[in-house]
Amino acid sequence: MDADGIHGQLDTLILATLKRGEAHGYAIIAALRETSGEQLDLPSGTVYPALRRLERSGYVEGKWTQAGGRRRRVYAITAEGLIALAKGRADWLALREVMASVLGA
Amino acid sequence: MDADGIHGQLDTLILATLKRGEAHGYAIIAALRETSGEQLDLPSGTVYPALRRLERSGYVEGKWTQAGGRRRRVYAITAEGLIALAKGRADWLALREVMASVLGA
DNA sequence: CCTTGATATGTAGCGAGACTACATATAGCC
DNA sequence: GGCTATATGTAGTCTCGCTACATATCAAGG
Repeated sequence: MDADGIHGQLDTLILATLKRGEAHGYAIIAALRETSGEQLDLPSGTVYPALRRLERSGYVEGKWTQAGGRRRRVYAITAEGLIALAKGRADWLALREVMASVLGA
Repeated sequence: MDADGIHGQLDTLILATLKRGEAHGYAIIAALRETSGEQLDLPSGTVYPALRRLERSGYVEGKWTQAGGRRRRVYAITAEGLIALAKGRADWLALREVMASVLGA
């Protein structure tokens, strides 16, 4: 699955990934590829703007780090981000139920 | 849930409804409200443009009918629409699996 | 008769989300 | 030197679903 199938769940996926520990954008992409069983392969043009959006919203905090000459922007989930994640999860479960009842369980 | 939680599943929901039998827009809204257990209440400004889009794509066919002075545009799903519905359902199942593995089953 | 609410369809304008394609830069390996 | 992986980001675009509005018929109640 490429990213055009995630339909509004991108923020929830990123926040869920960051809940396991802080990470930089490239690592988040790799982590999602792994945890999804190689099914998700998000383009940078999708993830980096999403991280900036999440930071603007106060759900994540980013800081610049250095790793052998390579600059990295490492993001950590905030308290507000945890609340947003809980809401995202609840919304997802609600959608799942609606889809199940309409598509047939 | 209002419609801002359906995230790209609108077409699939409408096609699934029409698979049970042809219907006009207002009836589709009512049917989705019912089958979802009153959880979905889609505004007309969401459903009618979606139906026109689906018709343009060849997934549904509309015809004008008369019901006691009230004009109705009744839509039926096409063969292509059934294929699109199958694809939409498969995409949904794939997303569901990805979400399950990332959020934790 | 008139008003209100349900039935019924639609448009206009807007904002958000995710895309593709591109641009930039470093590190490691051959 | 050149290729690949690592790493971040921008520009421009397209689709989707929203709110708010416009229109029209019909049924029920006052």
